[in-house]
Amino acid sequence: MSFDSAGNPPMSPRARAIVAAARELLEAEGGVSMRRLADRLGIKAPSLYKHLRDKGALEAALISDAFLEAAERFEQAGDLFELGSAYRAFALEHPHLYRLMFEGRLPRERLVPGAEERAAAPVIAAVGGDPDRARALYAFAHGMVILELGGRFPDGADLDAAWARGLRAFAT
Amino acid sequence: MSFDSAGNPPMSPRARAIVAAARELLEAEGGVSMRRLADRLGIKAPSLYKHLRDKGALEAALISDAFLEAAERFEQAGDLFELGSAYRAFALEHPHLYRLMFEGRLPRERLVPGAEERAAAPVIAAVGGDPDRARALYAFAHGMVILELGGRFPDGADLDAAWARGLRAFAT
DNA sequence: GTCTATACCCGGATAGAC
DNA sequence: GTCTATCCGGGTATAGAC
Repeated sequence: MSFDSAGNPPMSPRARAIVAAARELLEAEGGVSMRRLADRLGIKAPSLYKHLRDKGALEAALISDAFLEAAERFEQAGDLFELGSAYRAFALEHPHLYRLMFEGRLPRERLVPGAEERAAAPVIAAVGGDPDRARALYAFAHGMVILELGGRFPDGADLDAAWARGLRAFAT
Repeated sequence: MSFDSAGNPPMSPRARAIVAAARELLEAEGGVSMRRLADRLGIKAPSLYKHLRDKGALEAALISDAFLEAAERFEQAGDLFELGSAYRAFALEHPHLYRLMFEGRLPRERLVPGAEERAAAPVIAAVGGDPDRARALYAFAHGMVILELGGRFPDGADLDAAWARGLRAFAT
């Protein structure tokens, strides 16, 4: 078998290809089922289980990858305002992936160790390590993007201005 | 039939009783299906359709009620900090209802007219009507509760302190 | 206003042949 | 590593009898 007892990496090249296809499917259609994933790969659904223990392993891989990708982008940000832009851009570019990362329970036991923490680190650093401020900033940023993705703000709302107002509030 | 073409109020007393049972089911089990709702009422699922056009009508009623209930509580708040407490308390007391209100698409066409706006009004008032600040505050509050409900903060995190830090940031 | 019966959809996952 | 055949669960909703 190409997965360990927890369904964790290292994964076989074939398993990685399946995860890549799942990512495309998620971003294109907003969801992943084992059947549709198999269709996209030109195989039958039961064959997937030779490479992935179960659907949870697939989701854990997608989420781990997403945290690491987001972390790389967040690490480029030079200050709080650039971090806010990077956060929003990541979420708007990958709305379904973002929802997979943040809605529903996070399967921490199955994630690549350290992936979640690596994405969080730039947020903590941006407020000088103050945990209360970091949590408030995190909540603000997540709230802004998830409400924007959900269409909760009025049509003409100036979200750049709301972001600026919020980031300014956490700058010091 | 006891519902109009949009599945909107006024609803028959029986329909209201069904919505009340759905609310209990949602809060108790975290979800509502027509089958389980019927079980709880001691009837069969198809009978529900004599009272509600479809499941969407049921959800719209649950969400409308929730917005009006939240609005009543928010209107009691004397200042921004009391409003924050009221917001958090409502979400923590009704986690599944809160998720129904905010995750997934909001069926605005089917809600009781003005319900969403009435819940939003105290938030806007608390920041003196400044829309940018209101949106930032809304995002912060929603982010705090949805991350708390999702278990995203570390176990020992002092969320009271994070709330205080955020609300202070939006106080002026 | 309730019932039975049913249609239709979707999902995850396994056994065992090749 | 793929297949076929299948099992299991779940869901929304309708038709038509009573």
